[in-house]
Amino acid sequence: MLPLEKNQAIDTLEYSAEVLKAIAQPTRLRIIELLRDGEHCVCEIFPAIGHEQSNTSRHLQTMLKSGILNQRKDGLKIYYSLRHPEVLEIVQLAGLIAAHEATERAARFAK
Amino acid sequence: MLPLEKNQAIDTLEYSAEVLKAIAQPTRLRIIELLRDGEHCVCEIFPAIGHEQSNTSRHLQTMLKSGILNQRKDGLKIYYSLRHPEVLEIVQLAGLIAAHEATERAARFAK
DNA sequence: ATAGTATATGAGTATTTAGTCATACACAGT
DNA sequence: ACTGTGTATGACTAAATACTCATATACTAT
Repeated sequence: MLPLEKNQAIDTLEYSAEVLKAIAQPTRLRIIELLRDGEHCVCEIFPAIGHEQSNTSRHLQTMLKSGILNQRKDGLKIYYSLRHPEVLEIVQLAGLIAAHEATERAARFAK
Repeated sequence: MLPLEKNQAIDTLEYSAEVLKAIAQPTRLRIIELLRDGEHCVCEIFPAIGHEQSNTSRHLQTMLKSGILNQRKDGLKIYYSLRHPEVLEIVQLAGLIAAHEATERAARFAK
C-alpha cells in the first residue's frame, strides 16, 4: 500500500481490493498457510514453498505493504507473521467456494 | 475459470486464488455490492457503477467464469446474481481489515 | 577490516489485467 | 424481413504482475 500522504482519499473499496489482491495469488496463499502456525523468516519460507529467495521476499513485501503481515527483525533474520486473523477466515471461505465449484464441475463432467 | 477438460489437475490453492482474484478488484467489488440485494441485469449494473457496458460485461464474465456468479437469461436481458453467500462474507472481512489499516495509518499520520 | 549470511531491490521479460471503441450476436416487436 | 435493444467479444493499449538474475544492503562473527 502506498504511503498515506499520497492516498488520503483512497476509499474502503480500493483498500479492500488491495487487501484481497494481496491474498489472491497461489504462492502467497502458500505463504499464508505456512504462517498459520506463527512467524517464520524468509530463510524458512522460501525453501518451503520452492521459490527463489528474491521472489519470496517480493511476495512478503506485497503482503506487508497491504497491511496483512507483521515484520519483526531479529539480527540477520526478518520474521513475518499474520497480522489479521480475518485473513485466515478469508482463505477458508475461498477454499469452501473453490471446493464447491470443483465438485460441481466434476459432476458436470461425469454426466 | 477455464473449462474442466483442460484443467483437471488444478488444485484447491489455484482455485482459491482464482476465486479471490475475481473478487479483488474495485469495480467488481462495486458490482458485488449491487448484487447483494438480488439479481440485476447488465443494463442496470453498468449505469449504476459508471462504467461502459462492455467493461461491465467483461467483469461479469470474469466473475461468472470463476464461479462466483449465476447467470439467468430472460429475453434480451441477462440477469446476474451471487452464487455463494461466502463471497459477501469475504468482502465483509476484507472491509474489516481495510478499516483497521486505515485507522492505524491515520493515527500514525497524526503523530 | 573481512568474510559470510539473510534480506531487499534494480533491471529486464513475459504474461495478465482493466479499460476503450467498434462490431458481432441474440432476441423482440412490428 | 427489418429495426431496435441488450449483451458479448475482437482488437488494441497502458499499466500491473510474477518471475529471474545480479547486486546492494544490513547485520554477525572472526
